[in-house]
Amino acid sequence: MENNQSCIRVFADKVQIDNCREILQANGKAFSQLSGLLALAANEVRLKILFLLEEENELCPCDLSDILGMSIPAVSQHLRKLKDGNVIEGRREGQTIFYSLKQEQLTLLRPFFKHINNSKKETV
Amino acid sequence: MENNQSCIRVFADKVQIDNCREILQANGKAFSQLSGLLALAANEVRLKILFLLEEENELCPCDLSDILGMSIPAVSQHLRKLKDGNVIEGRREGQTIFYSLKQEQLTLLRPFFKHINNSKKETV
DNA sequence: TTCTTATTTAAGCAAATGATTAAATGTATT
DNA sequence: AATACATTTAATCATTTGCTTAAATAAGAA
Repeated sequence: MENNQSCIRVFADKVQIDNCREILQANGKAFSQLSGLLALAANEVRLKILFLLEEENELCPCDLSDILGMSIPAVSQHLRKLKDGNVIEGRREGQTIFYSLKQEQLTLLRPFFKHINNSKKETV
Repeated sequence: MENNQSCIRVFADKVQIDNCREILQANGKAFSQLSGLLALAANEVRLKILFLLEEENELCPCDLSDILGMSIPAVSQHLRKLKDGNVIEGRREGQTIFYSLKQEQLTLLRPFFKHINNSKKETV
């Protein structure tokens, strides 16, 4: 599709539409970055991992595998995505690697954690 | 994978692991609901739609098609997902349908919008 | 070095996602 | 009724996602 008007409505507000277009264009980077972060958190397994890291400070793939009840490689691949997305970081201690949340993205993630915790109080 | 311990580390903290498991179990619903909402917002097109609805109050598929520069059916299918997810609602006016954000999920979505708007001020 | 443990990587595959195209629904308007 | 417009739905298809299995790294311990 090209950038031409497909909206033939009499009441189409061209000014509004152009305005919206500009806003999107001006914030293109923000949208893609944010949707990238959301995509990481949108996976239920990764959401749990993030939540657990918030609660426990740090956990290793082996722990997470136990807690989540899924294979180590599966966990490892999720951790890789989170690491690539700059959401978590790992520190090595012997042969085990402890992952923890990075501070950067935490502002955006905290509301999610809070939401989970709130629901906890209600449903228990 | 069964629910048995696969973590053979000497230092595995069984109490911690069981604790985490319980937390996950107690909040299973919250995790799936939240990840569902995040999955809706994680798509860049839908994120833009949500942001635009917040800014403009309501828009029709035709407008959105123009603004986003994509086909009407594509937009319509995104709107359907958002409607199914209880994030937006539509009101009919003649042949055009105006979509707007539902109040319910707004608490969780607002931080995203704020994040976009903040970046706007910085990058312009 | 050899063996075990912790983790990662790679290949393969089924399922989910999102766009396109064409057809179907409603809702005016003539 | 016939036509036009706004929207939705359905079929199709390429891409992405996330798991499994098996192999590869990396770091102790014997």
